[in-house]
Formats: sequence, C-alpha cells, structure tokens
Amino acid sequence: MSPDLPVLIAGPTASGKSGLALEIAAAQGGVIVNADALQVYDCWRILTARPSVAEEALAPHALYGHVARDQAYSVGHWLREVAPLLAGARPIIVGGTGLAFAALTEGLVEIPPIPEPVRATADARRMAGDLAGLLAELDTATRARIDTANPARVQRAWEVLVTTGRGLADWQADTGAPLVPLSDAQTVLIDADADWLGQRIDRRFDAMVDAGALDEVRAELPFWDPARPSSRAIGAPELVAHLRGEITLERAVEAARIASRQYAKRQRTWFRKRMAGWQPWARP
RNA sequence: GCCCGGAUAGCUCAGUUGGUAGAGCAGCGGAUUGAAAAUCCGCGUGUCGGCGGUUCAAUUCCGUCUCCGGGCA
Repeated sequence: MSPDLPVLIAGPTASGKSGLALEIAAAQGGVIVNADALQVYDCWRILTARPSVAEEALAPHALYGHVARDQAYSVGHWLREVAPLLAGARPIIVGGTGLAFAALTEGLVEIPPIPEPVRATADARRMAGDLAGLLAELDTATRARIDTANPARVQRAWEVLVTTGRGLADWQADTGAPLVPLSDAQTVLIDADADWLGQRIDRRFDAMVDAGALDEVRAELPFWDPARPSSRAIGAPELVAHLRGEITLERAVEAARIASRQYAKRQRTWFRKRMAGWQPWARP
C-alpha cells in the first residue's frame, strides 16, 4: 500500500471498518477521518458504534462526535470539513455513507444553504400532502432529472429553486472536479457476506445494550426531537419508544436489528453499483 | 375424556356461495449530487396441517387423524 495517498475505507455497517482503519494507522500512521453521517453527533457513541475513548487514543481521529444533537449537518458540511484535512497528515477516511464518498471522489456542486423559513415552508407543504404542488413549481429540466415519486428529492429541488432562483439540474451541471479523484486514493471496499453480516448486526445490538445504549438514549429523552438528523441513528427511535413504555425492550431490539440489516442492504446496493472501481476486500 | 374455535407465504392474518389464493410485515432487486443510519421505486417467495370420501374439479363440502388455543369435567 502506497504510504502517501489518502486511504478510503468503505463498508457496510458492522463490517469492521473502524478496526481496519486503526490497523492501518498503527502500521503506517495517519489521521483517521470519519465518513459516517451519524458518528459526527456528540450525543451518540454506543449507538453509532463510534470508536471508544481508548480507541481514539491509539491514533489521531477527526470528525467524530463533534456536532451537537440539534445542529444541521449534511454531506456538504462534511466535505468542507474534510478539505483542510487533506493537506495535513495522510488521511484514512472511513465510513459507510456512500453519498459522502461520492461527493469526495466525484464532486459535489456548491449550492447555497437553504434558509430555515424555506425549509419550514417546504416541510409544511409536504406534510400537508402538497407534493404535487411543489413538483408543479419546479423547472422542467429538474423535473425530468429527479425521481419525482420521492418526496425528499422533490422537496430538495424545490428548496434549491426557491432559494437560488436556479434549477437543481442546472446547478448540478456545474459540478466541479472532485477533491480526491479515485485515481489519487488507496481504496478499500469491504465486501461482506450478507448472512455473516446479519449475524454480526444481531450480536452487535445486544452488545450495545450491554454497553449502556439504554442509558445513552435515556440521557437524550429530555431533548428528543424525531425530526432532527441526529435522531435518525438506528436504534434511537426504537429505544426511545421502549423507554417511554410504548414497546418492550425485546421488540425495540428486534426492530433496531431489522432496521440495521435493511440499512446494510441499501449500503451493499450502493457499493455494488456506485463503487465498482474500488478495491474489494472480502469478509469473512 | 367431552365441547367449541383455529391450522393458508418466513411471521400476523384475509379469502375462495367448489374452478389450485392475497394483504401488511420480513425478505430480495433497484435508484441515489447537502436530512443519506435519510428517502423512494419494483418483485409473492405457497403440497392452503395429514389421510380418505363426494365431485368433471376440493384449499373450500363431508369423515377421520394430528397439533395449537379456550371451556367443561
């Protein structure tokens, strides 16, 4: 493995990415950089399988647990935070968020942030069932480009158009060069067998509960808002429901395991189709 | 032991006045340019508990057996 190029490690949840990153850092040095959408939040450590304090002491880590629970955070924020790190010690970027790696290696258009009132208006209209209304207000090029059956896509396109006066398709046509082209990186794509991974996911959630996941979620109860990005951590809504007495712990655990397996499946689909150029590493 | 109810997809169930069956969940495949651990699209995967009987035809009707609930003893 070349000692100077950035290392990119992608893999499904529970496939052992963090451990691999630590091994590489121990052997060759470098800074481990998080590329996981939920591990950025300070309120979750156990539930998101974030590296422990002891593990963080073994090598420099960046972009872990540095975002407050109520803060907005997205792939754009992440990419802007990664950029300066590329100039320092060799980064070992590890995570399971396909979109983050796509933004890093294929580029992401710089679109101005959406003001809160625009988001609120879009939220209200979508929840009122007016998706067709939002869709009708889009420019034709964007309407032809996006998945019009997907509320999230329609809302995003509408927000961009209303905020900037320019269609999303038009913006995206201006996508610039990527920060790290695939040819300038050492890639590792963990290719995990679905059954093997499913068993690991099941066992891992039990381990999370044993390690205090319930306490971690209980501490969030006073601040809990299901609409926030930080609330999307798999297992959080389920354990909140249990702590509120709505479902048994057994049901909460089973629901969280299922959600994790479904997430892993979506990740495999993305990796298979979008990261075909990566260096595969089969597990087990 | 007797009576009643149930047995249909991996799970929970619906249904067929007799013409080999369909929902939800799970699962599988796919999409993905700033909420992505999100969001969305597509796909039914089945000895209709066993064995006999009636019938052109039984998952459906009849008999019987097995198992699971509930009740009476």
